[in-house]
Amino acid sequence: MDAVFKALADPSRRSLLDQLHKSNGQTLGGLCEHLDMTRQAVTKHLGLLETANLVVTVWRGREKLHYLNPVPLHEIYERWIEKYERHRLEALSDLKKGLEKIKKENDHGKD
Amino acid sequence: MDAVFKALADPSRRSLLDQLHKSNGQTLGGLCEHLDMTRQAVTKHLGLLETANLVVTVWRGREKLHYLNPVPLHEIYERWIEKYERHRLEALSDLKKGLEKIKKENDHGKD
DNA sequence: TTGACATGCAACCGTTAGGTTGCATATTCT
DNA sequence: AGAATATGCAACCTAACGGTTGCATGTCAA
Repeated sequence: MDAVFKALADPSRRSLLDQLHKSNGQTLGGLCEHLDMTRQAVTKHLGLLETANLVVTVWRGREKLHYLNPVPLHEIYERWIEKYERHRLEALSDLKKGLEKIKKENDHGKD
Repeated sequence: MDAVFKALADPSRRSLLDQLHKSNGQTLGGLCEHLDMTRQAVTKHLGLLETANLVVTVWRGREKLHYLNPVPLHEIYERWIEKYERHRLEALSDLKKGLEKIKKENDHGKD
């Protein structure tokens, strides 16, 4: 789970996921073309994405094909976002009530 | 958006969000008790969460109250997870088809 | 078989991130 | 007013990160 968040933390890596989202199964060379850095840098990023299991690779001859694996993103949603989502309005209401309480206290202390 | 992903990338910060999820509106001191690091380190983490707008703070006298703001998480869901979710089965199917194709090519080349 | 192509591996480097320590400031309590 | 409490600010340190360069390896094609 931590690896997934870490992997998503970098814009270049998110861009790579976006590229695969547009066209799945691209080679390393293909993915490099859209990023302004060396092939080796891209390799490292893809390595992290693979460690986080967000990308799965398959060799075809001398080419390495990269496929998007949407499962970890789904897990992040299930185990993280959804949990907060459930209390979304509640949290905002807490904040509002907190603010009002402070304001009232301040008004009392005035003059 | 980048700030939100960066903020979520650290386990200590996710733990802070969890604490606020359990009990909203905690002071800095309160939040510190559950983490094994100095107050100043926690302050920095909370600073990042605040920059990412995941946490909103209010002063009450000498105390600083921290409230969870669920909106950025919701935005991540809308602009990111949902987008990939829509193509979830499709992506897995791409991967499967890719694998089968490679397998067939290998079988042809055998012997 | 030789050359071009696609990728891997490893060492190196500057910047950022996470953490510490020390001291300053503002508020509350007696 | 003075002490205790809650927090802020700044300098500093180490490790990790994002990137580079150089060279090695394996595959395809003439």
